[in-house]
Amino acid sequence: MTADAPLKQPGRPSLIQVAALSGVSAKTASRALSGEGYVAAKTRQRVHEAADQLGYRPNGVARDLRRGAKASTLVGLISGDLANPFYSRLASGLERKLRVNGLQLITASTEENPEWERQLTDTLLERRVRGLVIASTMAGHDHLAGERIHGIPFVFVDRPPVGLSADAVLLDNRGGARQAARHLVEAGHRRIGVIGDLSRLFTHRDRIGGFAEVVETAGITGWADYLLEDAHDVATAERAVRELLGRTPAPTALFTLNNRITTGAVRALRGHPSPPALIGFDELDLGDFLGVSVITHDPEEMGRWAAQLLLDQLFGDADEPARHVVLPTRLLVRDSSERPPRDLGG
Amino acid sequence: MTADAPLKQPGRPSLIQVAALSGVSAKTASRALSGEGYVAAKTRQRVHEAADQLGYRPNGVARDLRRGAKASTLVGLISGDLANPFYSRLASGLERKLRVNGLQLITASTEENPEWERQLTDTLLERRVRGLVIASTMAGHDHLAGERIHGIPFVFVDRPPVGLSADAVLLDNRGGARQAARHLVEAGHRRIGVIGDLSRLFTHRDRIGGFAEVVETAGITGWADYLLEDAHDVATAERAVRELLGRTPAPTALFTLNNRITTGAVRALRGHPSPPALIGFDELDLGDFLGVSVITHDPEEMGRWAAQLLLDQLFGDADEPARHVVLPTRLLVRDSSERPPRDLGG
DNA sequence: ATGAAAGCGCTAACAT
DNA sequence: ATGTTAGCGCTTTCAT
Repeated sequence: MTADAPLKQPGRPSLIQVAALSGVSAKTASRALSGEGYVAAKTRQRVHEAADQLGYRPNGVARDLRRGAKASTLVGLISGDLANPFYSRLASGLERKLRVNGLQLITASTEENPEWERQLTDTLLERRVRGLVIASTMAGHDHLAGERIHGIPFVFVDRPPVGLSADAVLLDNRGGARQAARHLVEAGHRRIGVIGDLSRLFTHRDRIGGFAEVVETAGITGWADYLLEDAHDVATAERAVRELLGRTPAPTALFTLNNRITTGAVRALRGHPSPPALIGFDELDLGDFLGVSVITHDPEEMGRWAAQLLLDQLFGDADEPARHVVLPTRLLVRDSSERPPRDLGG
Repeated sequence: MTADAPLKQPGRPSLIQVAALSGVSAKTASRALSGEGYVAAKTRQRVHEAADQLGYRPNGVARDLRRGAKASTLVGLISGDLANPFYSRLASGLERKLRVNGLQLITASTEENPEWERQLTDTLLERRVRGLVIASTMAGHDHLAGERIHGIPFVFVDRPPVGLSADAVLLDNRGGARQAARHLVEAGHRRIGVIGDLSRLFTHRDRIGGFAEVVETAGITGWADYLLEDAHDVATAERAVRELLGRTPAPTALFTLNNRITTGAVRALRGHPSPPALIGFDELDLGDFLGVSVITHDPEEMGRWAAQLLLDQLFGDADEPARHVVLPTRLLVRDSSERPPRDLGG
């Protein structure tokens, strides 16, 4: 019971070593360090000194194993691209709400690669995070079916679960696209170029759907000729816009389906002698400065809702049915969409 | 040895249950599921079926505990603000390089709050991530002293370790600020407004230092009268710029010490009849479009270097001394800095 | 090709 | 106020 703990250098010291060095049992050392109470002040101090001296750091893995998954304070967020301000603002809203509830957010990026999403969810699930928020890029989610029943709570954001009933926070993509389309159609535009993201994504398809409703109701046929898809990054979007503008007849207006694509369009339109009208889905950094009309919404609010649904699953009734929250969009008219159609074609 | 495993619903099934259901021992089940080999094809299949049926998911916490910390594939990145494109690009470079080496990146944000940084590092360290990359907002790092010796490897980015020898990847802040200052001074500016971030941050102080060197050499006195600090967000920066422009005499040029502050300045200068020259540290989204001159550098490269240093610590000699890498900056002249000083004052 | 036993580091449960 | 025992779920060793 003296200070000579078995020195298996250079591994990290364990609680046992701390206990040995301070001449108490493991449990007492544990109590002293975790502040559980019922430890004499003197003992407590001796244990702390021993811990400091050895450079002891508790092993959270062992603790979690013993205490069960409920001990973890980590919540994971998995998304396609954390560099996108939409997701980073979502993450920010989520994090703040989690933090006041004693939870910590960790985020991971899949770069819209389903295989990486699968690996990341597996890793985080296996390491027993407390909960998971997913902006999924996968086509289906059968592999998560077991989780909700006897596992880790999760919430889908931005994109809904497929083949699975689960909580989700979504945007009114259809409604937003309708607002944009109506705005352009009412200004007299008949040839509207639409530039979209990866065509497999739910958000993309829904936005196209909303747009189609409006233009078809307005009697505009052949709109799909001016639809370009899979422009996932700024450069591709820029090229797509140039291509559209080079056509005869050229579109008199542009609807870009997310913030990156809008950025590409802004670039492509730079210095253009008679640019088409432009409206984009998602707010843009410096959007007011640039004078770009947008369909705006509140990514932080989406994050806060995701946190709320997760907290309800963690601390509320376990048997609640899955809930879906749909957040509204708002049309923000700035200069770029006020350019009238400038010819008689169409 | 029949299928009646102890049903302690509603917890998750363990390997034992899978083993029981398939009529083999735990070890055999483990072998079958982890692909370790030496399992009969038939057995393997039976085990997999049982696992699927129960919705089994291996417990990574238990696995890590048994295997030791080297089993983890998670590397953490802790930074002050992941929504800032500088950090998200850094994260992207880091992630790609880690991924090809079989490691996964998780990120966490401290919002420049030292207490939260402390909590997050503790949590990740205790849960035994494989390595840690930190853009630290703390004043000192004694608490990490033990880690490098018998613990988890870490690398500092953007801001150096204080009171501790550790690997780091830094920017040539001083040199970059000198480039900016020289550029403005050579154009004849004598009254240069400088708007800085949190004054306690290393990067901030270093940039001020580089600027001071140049202007003092040029015989400009009283430059500090035009220095405004602690403009940590866009709105504060915008206000700071307005304040500077309202002075008599007003500065003829502005040097903004990071991307957020530059954004604020761009806003403040909007519609100004005779705006001062402007140059900012860090590239800006749409910076070319906006015509803002900047001191640019490569955040992805910083991420890749951080990955390299971490990988060297993980797989190379453990006893290497700490290494510091300093990345260069480049002056990118666009319209905003070409505006000449417009009066005789100074 | 399979199994039994031990133990990773910690804490819950039950002493004392 | 402190100690003992057992066990979280897995994998390592060593048998067979």
